[in-house]
Amino acid sequence: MRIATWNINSLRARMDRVLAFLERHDIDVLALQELKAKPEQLDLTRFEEAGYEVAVHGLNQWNGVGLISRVGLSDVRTELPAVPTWPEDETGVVEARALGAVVGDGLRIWSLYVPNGRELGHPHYEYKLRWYEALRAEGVRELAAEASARAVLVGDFNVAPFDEDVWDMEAFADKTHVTPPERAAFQSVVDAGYADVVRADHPGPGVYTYWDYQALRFPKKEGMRIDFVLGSPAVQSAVTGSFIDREERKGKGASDHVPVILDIEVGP
DNA sequence: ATGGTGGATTATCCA
Repeated sequence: MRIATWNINSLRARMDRVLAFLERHDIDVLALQELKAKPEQLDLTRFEEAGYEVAVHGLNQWNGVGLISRVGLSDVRTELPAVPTWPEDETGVVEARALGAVVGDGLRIWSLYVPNGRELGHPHYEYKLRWYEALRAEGVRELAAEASARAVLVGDFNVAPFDEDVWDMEAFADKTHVTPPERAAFQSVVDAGYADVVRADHPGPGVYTYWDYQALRFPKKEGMRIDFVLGSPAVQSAVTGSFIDREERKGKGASDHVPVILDIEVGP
């Protein structure tokens, strides 16, 4: 089974790219982030015509996550995280940043769009850390559900876990994505039992999944590795390959993120 | 130190 994750930065703006990507790489399951659309704004029939089932969880012009699968899509869940956007938010809105489902032969996949954090000291920075705690707790629950649970947490984690995951640490002084609390939050998910199952085959430095639109970051090879596939122990032992598709950052109409692809041996 | 780009919504907000 071939799964992929991609922060698409507007699904409406990149429908053609997504459909071409599914076909070119023979993708079974695709997790999307930053749909930037309400579900009712999306024309999902094009996926169905290509043989895929679709689930989306969208809310506003910034968030939204989706799962596209041609190997089944059941037990869809949207309740993570059960944390308000930020403490002073009176609306009580919970942003649409996580969508879980069971695909293939009992694999639980979560498409995740971790809050950006905005700036140090901003309420969204604390929100990001609280969100990570909710994610860690959910990850633990997944593993406890069954001793041999196969689960993947995929998406835009908005943290560069190691110094080599950004082009220049000096450029990130007093910036989000690299601070010790954010890295500890990411590591807490890893410590819960979820390993980065792509890094071993694609070690850094210089291996990135995101390049800012501004300042010619892509041609200057100044990127960040912030999109990951984290697999439970049962998944870790079933991985047969992985790939980061840098080609998708090229050309007109590219997202600022590229897809990360993982092959898993289907269980007995 | 600022602005640079891109997307959604419509003169800003967010990444």
